Amino acid sequence: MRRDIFQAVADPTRRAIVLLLAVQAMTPNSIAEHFDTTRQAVSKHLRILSECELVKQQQQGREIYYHLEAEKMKEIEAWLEKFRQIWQTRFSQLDEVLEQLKKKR
Amino acid sequence: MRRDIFQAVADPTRRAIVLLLAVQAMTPNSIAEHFDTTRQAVSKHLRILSECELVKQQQQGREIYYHLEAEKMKEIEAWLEKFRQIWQTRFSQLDEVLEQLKKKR
DNA sequence: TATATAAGCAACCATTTGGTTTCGCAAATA
DNA sequence: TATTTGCGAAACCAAATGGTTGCTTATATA
Repeated sequence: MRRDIFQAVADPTRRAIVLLLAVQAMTPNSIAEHFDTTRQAVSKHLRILSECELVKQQQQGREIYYHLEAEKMKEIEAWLEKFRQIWQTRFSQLDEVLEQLKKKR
Repeated sequence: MRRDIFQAVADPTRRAIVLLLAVQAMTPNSIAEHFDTTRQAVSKHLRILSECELVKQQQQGREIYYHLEAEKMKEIEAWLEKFRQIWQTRFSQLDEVLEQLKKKR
């Protein structure tokens, strides 16, 4: 079972949940109220978000507050950064080549 | 059929393909050589990447070069930025509240 | 104490996914 | 011209996904 943050954020409902939880910790029921879906469906999304540790639970009486582990988002940034480096290096290499061609003329 | 960039980069093989194509445009066969998979499987991934316009084709004889549309990556950055703003605002609001409490004492 | 509420869990279902094999077409090459 | 090569498309398959309904447990409240 693939379960990484990219998989977690692939679903639009889960992305919306992440943004919701970025504002404040919430219970499954209160999250579900923001969407056109059932609590159980939200619960499943929360489980996936929990499994890749993007979200943590905090029991409070019979309610469970889910709050965001914002640090985890850095994994996405890290990949983007990796991409950006490759993309930039690619151009700088081209620059070097062009620079070489210039000198030879 | 959901087909957005988040869906596109949800698969680890597709993320690897994106990084490969960030270095240089490649044909399906040469891409497949970098992975433990068939050309057809790569072809399917390329189709998905094409559908969300993260990749463009360029026919050259009987070969088709796939190159990255790096601009598309900004959609991921945009969402991350949105998240970051919410996350930061959340803290600045807390700061304001604390600031208020301080003054009242 | 009886009832209402919050939530996880399991079973089920339709659809999507990632992969394979097979095929046909077009371009290159012998 | 005959053959090889590069490719997409279609048919098929097992597994995963997103959703539903029904159940149980635990906490709060009348």
